[in-house]
Amino acid sequence: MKELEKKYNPEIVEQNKYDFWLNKGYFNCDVNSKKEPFCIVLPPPNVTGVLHLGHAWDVTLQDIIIRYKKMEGYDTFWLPGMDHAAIATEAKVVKRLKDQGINKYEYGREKFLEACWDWTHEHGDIIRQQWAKMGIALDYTKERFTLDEGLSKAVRKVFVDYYNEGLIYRGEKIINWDPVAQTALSNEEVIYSEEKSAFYHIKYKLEGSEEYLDVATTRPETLFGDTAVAVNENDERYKKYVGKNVILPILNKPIPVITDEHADMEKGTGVVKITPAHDPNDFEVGNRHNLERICIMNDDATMNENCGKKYAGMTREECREAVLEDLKSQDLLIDIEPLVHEVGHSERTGVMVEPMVKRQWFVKMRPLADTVLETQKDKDRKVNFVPSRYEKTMNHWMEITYDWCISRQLWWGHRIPAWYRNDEVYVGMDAPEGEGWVQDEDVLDTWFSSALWPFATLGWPDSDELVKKYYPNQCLVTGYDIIPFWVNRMTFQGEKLLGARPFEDCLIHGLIRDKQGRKFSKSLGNGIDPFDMVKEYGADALRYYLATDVAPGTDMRFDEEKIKSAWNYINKIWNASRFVLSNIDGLKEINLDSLKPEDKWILTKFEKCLHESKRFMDKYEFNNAGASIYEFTWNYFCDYYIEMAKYSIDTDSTKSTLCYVLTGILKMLHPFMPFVTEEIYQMLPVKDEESIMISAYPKYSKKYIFESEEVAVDDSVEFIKSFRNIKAENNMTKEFKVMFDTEDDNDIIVKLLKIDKDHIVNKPLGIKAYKVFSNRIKATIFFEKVESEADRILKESQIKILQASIARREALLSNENYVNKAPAKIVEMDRTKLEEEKKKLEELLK
RNA sequence: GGGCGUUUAGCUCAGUUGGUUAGAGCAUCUGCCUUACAAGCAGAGGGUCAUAGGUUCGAGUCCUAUAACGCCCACCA
Repeated sequence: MKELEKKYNPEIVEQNKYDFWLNKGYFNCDVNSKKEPFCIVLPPPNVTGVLHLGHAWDVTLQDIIIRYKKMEGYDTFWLPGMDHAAIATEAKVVKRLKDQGINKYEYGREKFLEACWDWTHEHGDIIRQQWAKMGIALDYTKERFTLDEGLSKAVRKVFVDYYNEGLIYRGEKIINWDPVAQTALSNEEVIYSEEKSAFYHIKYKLEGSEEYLDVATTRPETLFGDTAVAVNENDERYKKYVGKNVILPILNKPIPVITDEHADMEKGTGVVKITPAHDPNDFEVGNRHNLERICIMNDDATMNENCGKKYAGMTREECREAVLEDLKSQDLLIDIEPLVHEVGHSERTGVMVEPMVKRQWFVKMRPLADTVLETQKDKDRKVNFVPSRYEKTMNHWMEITYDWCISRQLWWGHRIPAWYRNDEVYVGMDAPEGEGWVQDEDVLDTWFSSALWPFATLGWPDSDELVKKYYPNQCLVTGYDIIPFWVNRMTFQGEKLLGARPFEDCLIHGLIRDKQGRKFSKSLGNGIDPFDMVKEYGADALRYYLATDVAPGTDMRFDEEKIKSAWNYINKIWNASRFVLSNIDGLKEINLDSLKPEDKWILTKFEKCLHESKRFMDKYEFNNAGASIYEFTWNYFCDYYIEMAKYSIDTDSTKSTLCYVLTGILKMLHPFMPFVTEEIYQMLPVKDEESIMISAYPKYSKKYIFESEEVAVDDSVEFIKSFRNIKAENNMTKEFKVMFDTEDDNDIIVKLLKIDKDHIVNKPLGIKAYKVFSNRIKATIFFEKVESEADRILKESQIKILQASIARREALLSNENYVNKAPAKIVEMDRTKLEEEKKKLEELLK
């Protein structure tokens, strides 16, 4: 037998295991197998960068599910892949080229895409290495990319079909414009953050009069695009002005005063300037009143010639200052009222988003969302979120969502399958026949392709072999921040295109924060590289920590100390295994036919732990499952059973029990810590498979539940604990004598307490005595030491606690309401407990 | 403005359909180099479960209100 190192060394343990599993093909699904499928598609990480702690958490949870289900006998299939991440990757590549002095537009589309592919391959390789380090069981034979040939075809098909059905349309609407990336964004890609700003009160003079309306705005620079001012039709203050014109400052152009519901009498001055081309509300107002849309900005958000020569070319910020100066000098600026409000920024470039009127492609959301709202009412057809409260997050989104802007003015992505020739539009899988057709320059939102991930990766729409077996997927795991972007969209696309939910369960986790509860961010410099942790403590320790630290769906505060604790735990298992392995060498088979009470006891505890932890595993409550296994392993198996086993280590029953229970522990822990469990499993003298990964998860069996032995040994343990307690509390030296009152064989107790045979006596000695007792075992400890003040206080406090508890229980049991209404089992328990407590008290008072 | 969540030991977190004296890890204190493990073993201390009401024989758990913190959504000029 290979000698185990004295300390657990993850670096050695984790070597070569991944390749072993991979080369054996354990990660691969088997579509022809008769086993039930269990399929998870990996949320494809962006090829923009490397994996962070959040990814490590995400993949750990999935790997636990996959490994557990595989051992439970499922045909597991975990499909890996990556996301081209259109705007995010494009931004990175643009920057890389810029650093080399290359401009994207001068470089040209074709060469730029080549640079994007280079980037993708570089980062893809890093990500795959990181997956291997985490030990995750991905079926690489089915790996996909959101921009690969199959996905691209699926994307085109969906686009074409939706277009033909009227679910995709092209329209000129106001959208969120990123002036740095120079592309449209969806609502989800806009992040709102608080900014200090001001309400600027500006005089809009009435035509031919010195009278004016006080117009409050946060964006004075947009006044060049004003085509009206609006008041509420019920606003008595302004009724007389409706229909008249006011003079737009600086441009000195008359614009009408109109009434519109958008003008709120309570807000500001009740007068609002209307800029249809640069504000979403005003856009709507403009539509209602047929107002002209004047675009006043270029695509990079500098001002254009519509603002007049002086302002053209200025940035938004410069223009604001200049406008304010001019207003002041013309005595048109009434007041500046400080204000803090939410301003939208681009998720990727961070720049302030500019509402712009642009012609873009949209998905008509209402019918798609309504289908989901309908299916979510049916428990057999809905996506089951864990925790269930996230169902509300999705439903709410489905209720309020509106048309999804899917075109992006980028190059890296799925090019829109639309061709134009003069006024003609052609939408199809391939370019149309004939001369003069020009394809749309734009690409699709990256989420358009990832929304198809759960089925397009399985070969949809061309091949249905995998789809038939693995769709709907059994589970999806992701963070709650991704629900609007991805989970919701996969759900409506799955329902629409395949008529079924994309996955049965959706396990949601939170975000990882730093120790102070702050988000990890580059600017704070508080980032943690998960692979530094792997290097220091091993992937198994990191995984165990990530999987068990918090309940599902909640945020986690990163704490390196806990990874250390996980290492300690693994070290404990390592050493227990070392003990077991060194003592069961040569064991030919596990024979549990003639068992001693303590063997029956640990087997019972094991079965109960198995039963409980499996219930938790099935509910994705890995924190609870982990705690249950931890308690059994450390507090029962290591602390007591191994200690007991030392005294009967030569017997077959002890060897068999040790081997049986250790195997069970390794199997229960394998999903959490695959490397170390495999290492130890390989050294077992008796094992069922060539790898723990393909071995069967233990099956709960009543055969190994021994109630009476469990109670008896529990009682011995309780006795041992009280004995040690009294010993410690009294600072007892080794010079003591014990008299057992019971006739039973107290051999194990005597051994665990390390009581020398010479110290056991048959009759009371005339020196100070302590009573020790559990339910069945009683003993008296004698030792020469005068009762100290501390002893007396301890004894008194024990008596007090007992008396209080007895009083409480007596009151409870004399309460008719309680006795009649509470379940009989509970009442009975209180009665038994009361009797026991009374007995104990009696003993103490003796 | 709408919605959701959190508040339990010094710290980080569990706590199932309401039911024994509310648990764990870390930290703290005491004693141990006991031949699997000193990154260990044995023992101990530490909580009016955010606050105020209510329902109930019984509330950390259910209901109502309040407070603090956090997140998501929303077109607040």
